[in-house]
Amino acid sequence: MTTAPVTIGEAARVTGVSAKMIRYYEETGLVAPAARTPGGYRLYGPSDLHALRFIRRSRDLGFSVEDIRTLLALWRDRGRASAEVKAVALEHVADLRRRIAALEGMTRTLSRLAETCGGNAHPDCPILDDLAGDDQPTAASPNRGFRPARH
Amino acid sequence: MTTAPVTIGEAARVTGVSAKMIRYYEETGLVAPAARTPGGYRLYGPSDLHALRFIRRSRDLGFSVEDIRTLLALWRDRGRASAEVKAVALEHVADLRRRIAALEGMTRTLSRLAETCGGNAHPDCPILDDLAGDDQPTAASPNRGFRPARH
DNA sequence: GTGGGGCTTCCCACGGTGGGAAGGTCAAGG
DNA sequence: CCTTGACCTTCCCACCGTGGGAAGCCCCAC
Repeated sequence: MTTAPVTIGEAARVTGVSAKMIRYYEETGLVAPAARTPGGYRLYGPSDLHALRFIRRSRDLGFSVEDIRTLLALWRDRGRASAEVKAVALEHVADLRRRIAALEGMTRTLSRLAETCGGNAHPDCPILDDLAGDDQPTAASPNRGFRPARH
Repeated sequence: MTTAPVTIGEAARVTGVSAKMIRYYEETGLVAPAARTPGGYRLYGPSDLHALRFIRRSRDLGFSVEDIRTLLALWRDRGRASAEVKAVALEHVADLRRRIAALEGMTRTLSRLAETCGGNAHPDCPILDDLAGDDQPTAASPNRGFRPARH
């Protein structure tokens, strides 16, 4: 039984990539345009599903779509050197560590502020005063420009 | 010398919030509409600059604009209870910790993969195979839905 | 042949941020 | 007083990755 091609909804179900995003990836050239039924429905064979799973997994690991473009190229290139792949991965690891450090800086500053805040009914919480404070850079400042997503 | 009001460019310079963003914050009601010169230029007095610094500082600490809306309301409310402020801060700390955990999961998985990759000229790097692998969830999977920003 | 679920394309939104065009304002210098 | 050039105004567009929804077509079962 050579697994028959499936439509986009089924592909979404089995790969965990939403139909919307599958179309988006096609539109932006991350995946090749899917085959179509005479009626215009997109069809996905096993290797397409494989690629979609690859993408989802990479997104899970925090790779940007651009990163994935690189990884996919390496994946498809049979003669690829593992060194290149490793480099991409390690660079991403470094990037992740930078982000973690940034978040930890924020956490530290904020926890410290919260500790000094009574947490009672009086309006004397120093958090606000610190936030309003005149521009003395603190632990979090080196991370300017970083914005976390999906609060 | 009662510090005279400044125009938006100067305000941007001294607060570290870009002119674009200052206008955006005004538009979205995060800050009150600025006073204007007869010619229509926005003017910012000391307390406006204070508020802008408050916002920038909060952004640095990873607060969303919505969070800041809350914090600003608490700040302006003289009778605010410090407990509320503390609660907002602590919730944000918890959120930051969740994000850190997510990123650490990715880092762990990816480092492990990179370790097992020769990093030589041969096309046998297991990273790609793992990425392509058939959908076994790994350490990073619990964090689905999280996307880091500004890679 | 009809109903309803799936598919198609298209546009809009989000959060924050930047870029840039077309035009008005302001202050300094001649 | 007038020109120059820096600054300001509003307005629209873009990014990324994702979801929502409308209008309309397709496919299958009954």
